[in-house]
Formats: sequence, C-alpha cells, structure tokens
Amino acid sequence: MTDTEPRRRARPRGKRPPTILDVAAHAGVSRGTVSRVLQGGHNVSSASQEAVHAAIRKLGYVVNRAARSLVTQRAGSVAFLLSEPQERFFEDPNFTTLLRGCTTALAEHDLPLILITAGTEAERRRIAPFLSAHHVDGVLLVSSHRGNPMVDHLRRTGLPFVCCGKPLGERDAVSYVAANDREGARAMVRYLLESGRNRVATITGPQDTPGGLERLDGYRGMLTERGIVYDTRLVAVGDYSRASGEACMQQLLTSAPDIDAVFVASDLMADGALTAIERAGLRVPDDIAVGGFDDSPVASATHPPLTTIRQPWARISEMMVRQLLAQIDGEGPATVILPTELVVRESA
Amino acid sequence: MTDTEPRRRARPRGKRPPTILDVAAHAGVSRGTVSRVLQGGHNVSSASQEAVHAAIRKLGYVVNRAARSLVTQRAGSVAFLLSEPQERFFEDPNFTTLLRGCTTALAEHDLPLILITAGTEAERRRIAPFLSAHHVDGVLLVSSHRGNPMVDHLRRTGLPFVCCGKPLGERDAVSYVAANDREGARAMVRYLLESGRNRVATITGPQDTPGGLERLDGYRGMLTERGIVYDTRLVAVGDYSRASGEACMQQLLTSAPDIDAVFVASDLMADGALTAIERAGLRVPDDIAVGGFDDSPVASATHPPLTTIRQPWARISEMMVRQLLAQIDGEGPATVILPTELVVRESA
DNA sequence: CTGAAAGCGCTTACAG
DNA sequence: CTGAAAGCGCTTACAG
Repeated sequence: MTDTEPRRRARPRGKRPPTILDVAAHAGVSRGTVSRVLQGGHNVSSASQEAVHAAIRKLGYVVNRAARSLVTQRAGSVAFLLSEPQERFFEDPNFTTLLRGCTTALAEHDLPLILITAGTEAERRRIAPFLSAHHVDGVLLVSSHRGNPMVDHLRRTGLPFVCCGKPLGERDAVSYVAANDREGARAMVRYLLESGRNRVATITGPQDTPGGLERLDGYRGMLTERGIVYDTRLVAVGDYSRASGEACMQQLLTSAPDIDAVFVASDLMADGALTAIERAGLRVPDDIAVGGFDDSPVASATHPPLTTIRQPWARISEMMVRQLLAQIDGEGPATVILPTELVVRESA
Repeated sequence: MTDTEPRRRARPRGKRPPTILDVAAHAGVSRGTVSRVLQGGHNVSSASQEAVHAAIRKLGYVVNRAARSLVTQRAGSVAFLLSEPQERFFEDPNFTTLLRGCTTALAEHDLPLILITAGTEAERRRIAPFLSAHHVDGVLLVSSHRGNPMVDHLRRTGLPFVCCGKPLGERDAVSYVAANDREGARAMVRYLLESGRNRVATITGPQDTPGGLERLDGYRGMLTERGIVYDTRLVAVGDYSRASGEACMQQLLTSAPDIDAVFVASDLMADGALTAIERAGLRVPDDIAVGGFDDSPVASATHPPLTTIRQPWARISEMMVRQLLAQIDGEGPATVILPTELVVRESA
C-alpha cells in the first residue's frame, strides 16, 4: 500500500501511550510514588493512592512490561514447553486440556504463557539460548519419556521448572505434579472385579512413561491383593494411540479369548479397543467390560461411552502453576500427587 | 527450603549474564558497534564483525529482550488469540494443527508465541489492556463466528492482526488467510457424483461461520452445475461436533432414506455420521458414501477411513505469520486463499 | 566505519 | 510517607 512509509517502526505516528510520568503529573505526585502504588501501595498515603488510581483510570495507563522487566530482571512470562514429538501431544486430548488449564491459571496471575515446542533435537538446540538467557521466569515442562534431555538442560540454566508427571530416571529432586496413576488403576481394576469380572486383562501405556508403568503396577497390585495370579498373557503394551489400542485388543482376544474385562491405560486406546471388540463380534460390556483412563473428551463420545478414571486436569494445571510461582519466589522443589476419580458410564 | 533467602529476586546470587558491554570489551570495540553487528552488521568492517562474533560465542552472549524492546518500542512477540468458547477449539483437531503450525512458523523468525484465550466476555475484558498496551506486536486471530467483538477491538488498538478464515460481517478490509472452502466442497461433491452417486446429501457447519456457509455453497453450486435440483431435505445443519454429525445423519436417514452419499463439512462430524449409518445397519461406502472435510487426524482413524478434503494447515500457518510480519513492517491488509486437495480413502 | 551519548520507562534503595 | 536519582541493557541518530 503506502510504499513510501518507513519500515520497521512500531507505531510510526501514533502518539505514545501514557507513561508513569504522565500518571505522576496528573496525580500530582512523583513517579516513585506511582510505582509504589503499582507495586501494591505499601507505604503510600491513601490520598496519594486514590489520586494515582484516578489518574491511571483517566489516562488508561498500562505498565510497560519491557521497562519493568529491565529493572526487575524478570521476564514476566512463563513458558509451556512441550518436549515430545509434536504429533503425539498435539493429537492427545490430554495435552490440550492441560494447555488450556495452564493458560487459565497463569492468566489469573497476569502471566502470559509462551508456547514452545521442542520435540526434536534441532528445536531443543534452538530454544536453549532463549531459556539460558532467562527470557522466561520459569517453565512448565511436558515431557513424559524417560531421560528427556530437557530436564538436564533446564537444571543447568537454573530456571525454575515444574514437570507434568513424574520425570523418569532423575536422581535429584525435581518438581512435578501428577495424578495418582497407581491408585487410579487400582480403583478401576477393583471396580471391574467387584462387578463380577474374573479375567481382567490390561492394555498399558508405553513402558518408558510414568503413566505406562504405574497404571500397570496398580493393575498388578490390585489383582495380587485379591489373590489373583498376574498373567502376562493378559497384558499388552500400547503406546497411548488409538491404533495401538486396537492392535493390542486384537492380540488379547487371540491370546486370551476367555477374558471378560480389560483395563485400558488411556481413553484413546480404549476407543481403539472398542473397535477391535466390536469387529470380533463381541458386545461391550456384556461380553467384555472396558475401563479407560483419563476421562478425556473422547470418553463420552465412544460407543458405548467409557467408564474411566478422571484425571484432575484443572487441579494439575493449577498446582503446576502454583508450584512454579513458588519456585520463582525462591522455594525449593516439591512433588504434588492428586487423586483421581472413577467415572462410571456404560462400557463397564 | 532456604527460609532466610530474600524473595522476589530473580537470580539472587547468580552472576549476571554478559551484556553488550562485556562483548564490546572482549571484542575491543564500542557497544554501538556490537549493536550494529547484532542488527545485521551493516556499516561494520569485517574485522570488527568477526571480533564481535567471536566475543559473542566466547561469552555465550544473548541479547536482553526487555532492553531491546524498551528502546525499539516493539514487544518482540506475537499473540495467538483464541476468541472462541474454549471447549470447541481445544477439542477440534484443526485448532491444534493450526497452533502447531504457527508456533513453528514463528520460531523461524525468533518470535515467541503467546497463547491467549478469550472465549468469554470476562476474558476479553481482561486481555484488552494487554493488547492496547502493545505487549505483543501483532495477533494471529482465531475466531470463526460472525461479528466477533475481538475484530473491532483489535482494530481500535491499531495492532496488526491476521485472521484464520474469513471474518464474517466485516465491512472494512481485514487480513485473513483461508482455505478455498467453496472449491473444496465442489471437489468433493464432484467426486461423489462422478463415482456414480445420485442422491447426495450434506451435513453443514454452523451457518454463522465461513466454513459452514461456503462449503454448503460449494455443495449447492456443484449440484446446480450438474443440473440437479437443490433439495433442502438433503441438508442438515451441524455445529462441527461429532455429536451433531451423528444427530444430523440420523435425521437425514429418516427424512431422505434414499440418499446414497453425504458430504459432511468436517471430519469430526463425518465420524459421527459414520456411527449413525452403522447403527442404521447400512454400510459405508456400499450403501452410503461419506465424504469429510479437513483431513484432520481423525480422518484416518475412522472406520472406514475417510475420503476427505485436505486443508493446507501448514501453508495457512505460514501465510498467516508472513502476512502478520508484513503488516508489522507497515504493509496493508491482504487476503490469501489457499487451494485444498481431495484425499481418497475408503469411505467414498 | 566508529564512538560517545541520549534515551526508552520503569523500580528501588537512599535520604529526608 | 515521599521525592530525587541511579541504573537496568539496549538502539540509534549524531558527529567525526
């Protein structure tokens, strides 16, 4: 359009927005006082406070975050760092649920969320300087697989970070927030047994993730507790994808045709399992009861709707944010485990 | 842990990261020269350039973005603004595909993406000052419904913004990037007709969204072109959700039991339609051919896999980012329409 | 091609 | 409780 206009100027001819100096002038105080009001109004007379607030409203003043950051040495933002092959997480409904929760929780603290993906080695290299330079004050880290290099890198940067789910294979203390996977699995298996099922199989998550490991452990523990021998023929290892759920179920149906229930470690896989069962001409829950895990959006969309274990995503997000803020304020790492809840629908 | 430590300090005792002054000292030049190198090295001797680059590497210097922002009057970041009821978009696979694409495209320009949700009026009020204060340099706006107040608000702020999909009901020029919905719909209907189907129904998207409107228009146009009378009994209006696809299909099956094909305006709805068809005891594609739209991840996971129209999400993201950067550099608004592609699988 | 210097808009000891 | 002032780390005319 306007070819002659200069480029690379932010607001070429718009008048500058009001600064703290304008506010000070309007309120009849110094800019130090305005700043103090901005910081919470400690040690400021109520008369001054009111005058400043009035001026702020009148001028529509909003703090310049860059200027503030420069002096406070804080970025004033937090990263949501996805250190997984992108496909996996962007297709997993749990991920979006978590992202949404964190965005909301951070918004309440006026902290913008910066979304960073680091699924590949190249991406990790690219964001390293960004993190090292503390362009964010902390990191919400989503990375489930064992030995993720991001954990080490973050530790070296000295940036506060909180993981979603227990990071596997870390010797030192790392902050994380997780649902009680083991108890969740136990609750589901207990429910299946108490509804009269005898041969309960399981489809697990990947065995290099905490959810994969602990949900299997819960399954095994509950069987043992009830005096049932753990039978590896009743165990199929999936990768959380719908397709793997289908394949695993098909396998179980062949290797152990007498099963009457299956605990599936994710709803997405459970949906796949449903497909395999249906294809085999069996009915759910009449012939085989199916229990999922997550209570993700798919759980109520399957046929039949899934009986599943609800992960407390809202609370997980909140606690991740809370822990991160605490660490930014100097607290040490902490572990938070949140209870799950059995949601009974029609599949079991 | 360390109770006696002062709080609210960013890096209490870590040594400060190197500044441009350290680099200048190491390179034996002034800080103005370092800055010029950082800006691209124009008007700097190659000797100086090399010395500066060496110093940067040696010290691990990374620019302080806050300081830069303060002087350039640019935020150095871009917002991805979701102005829809959250549930909808966070469950729609298209959304995550778009978000992923934009994150990647922005990363290539070293621009952090700030994720902002503004699905409710309260949220919109909350982020208004953030936007007005130009805490981001531009906005990638995702908002499909007619008359979204965010468009007006953004226009008032003077912030550059680019919409994903045509914003309905806007009189003035607004930048947007969209797939060619109409042509995509035409291609699908053409394909169905040419595979020998005669009674082609459609399940549309919401009629206050461009995709809802234009895909229906494409359907209608192609029928007319082939001399087929447009029959409203063959049209059911959905809302892009899986559930609505199922309900619409059920309705069509009742009101027009002789249909032998259906063009569904989203893969998610098509998946729902598949369920309804199956429940009615009909086979796909033998009895009814089903064509979807999106080629989202669900398309290959349905039974049978969906023949659908691929939306060029990677290109859409790239173009949105490119347009936004152009606007930030002073260019005027522009409209970009990208072609779609027919993907033939098994459902039609 | 280069340096010295002003200035971006804040916060925070420091005096009073 | 309040003001004056230093300083956060950059960029960019301005001279030379």
